[in-house]
Amino acid sequence: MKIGELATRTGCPVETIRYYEREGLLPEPARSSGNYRLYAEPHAERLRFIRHCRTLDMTLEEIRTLLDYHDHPRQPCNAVNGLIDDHLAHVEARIEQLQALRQALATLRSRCNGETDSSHCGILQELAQPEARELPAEAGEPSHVPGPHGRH
Amino acid sequence: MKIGELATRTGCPVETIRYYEREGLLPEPARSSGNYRLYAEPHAERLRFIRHCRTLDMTLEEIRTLLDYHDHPRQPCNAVNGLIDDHLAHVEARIEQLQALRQALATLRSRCNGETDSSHCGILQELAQPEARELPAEAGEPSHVPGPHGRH
DNA sequence: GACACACCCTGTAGCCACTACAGGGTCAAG
DNA sequence: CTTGACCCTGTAGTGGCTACAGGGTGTGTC
Repeated sequence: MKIGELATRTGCPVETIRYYEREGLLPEPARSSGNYRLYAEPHAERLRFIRHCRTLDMTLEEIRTLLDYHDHPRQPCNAVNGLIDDHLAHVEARIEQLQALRQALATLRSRCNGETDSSHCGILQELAQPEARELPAEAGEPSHVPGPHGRH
Repeated sequence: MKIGELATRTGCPVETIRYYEREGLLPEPARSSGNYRLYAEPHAERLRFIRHCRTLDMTLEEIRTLLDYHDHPRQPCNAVNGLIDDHLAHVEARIEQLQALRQALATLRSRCNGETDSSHCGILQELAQPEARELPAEAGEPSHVPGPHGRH
């Protein structure tokens, strides 16, 4: 199958498939006489694996690690579990951060009813403050889970 | 004050201050005879405003809009409230997504106790599936709030 | 055979909000 | 006169794509 069919069958854009190949997540497929990529079922399975991991917001680096375990089955797979646990911890940390953020935004929002003119707007005034202790300053290791503006 | 002092007083890295200037969020400051940037208190206030907005995970574009209202007070400030409301909605949407994600990861995690060898690992097996309806496929407009790997 | 059109190819640049250099200049203290 | 802390500009890298530009391939229709 050509790349377009693989794309529709997996729901993954063509450009992204080529990107995964460049990144070494997908092996280079065979080529037709006209230099078209030719995929078989194992490629589709591997791509589904990758996309599934991506819907779980894993990084390509994490996925690379999982694919490595998948490709070289050996020893007990404790490391797989560890990777999932770590990722879960990141997601949970990010949820807590965003909940604090939501609270801070709700408080901020309550500062103004929208009727005053913007030189007296309580929101703008509060934003000009040196940043209260609304948010706990994100201590410790970084969460590696994006904030509110991802996935366009 | 020079850029280093502004940086320590606001907790914003020097490089980032220069970046905000390039982006037009901070005005170009005066220069010393040796071509050093020289800041005064209004610059510090404006930078605090920006950083405060960033801790609330607003985009620079959103901040630009707020600064514009701040710089040109006029009409009722409904648009400020609207911007905050929209941003709040994005954060809430992202929280819900991440909670679904957490559930999916927890389910995935339960597939394996780490004792089997990785060719029989239930996690790897599940990831190779065509992606179940664990996650509701992210319908509607994109949330613009990053996933679990931001803020390094 | 000529053309249209859908699909494919490579390579490069852009997105966001920084971060990290490289390669140099300035300035005060010792 | 040298050290060292600070400053300058400019460029490239991060992640995970996305979007071209500029071309080639393959199929169907006239």
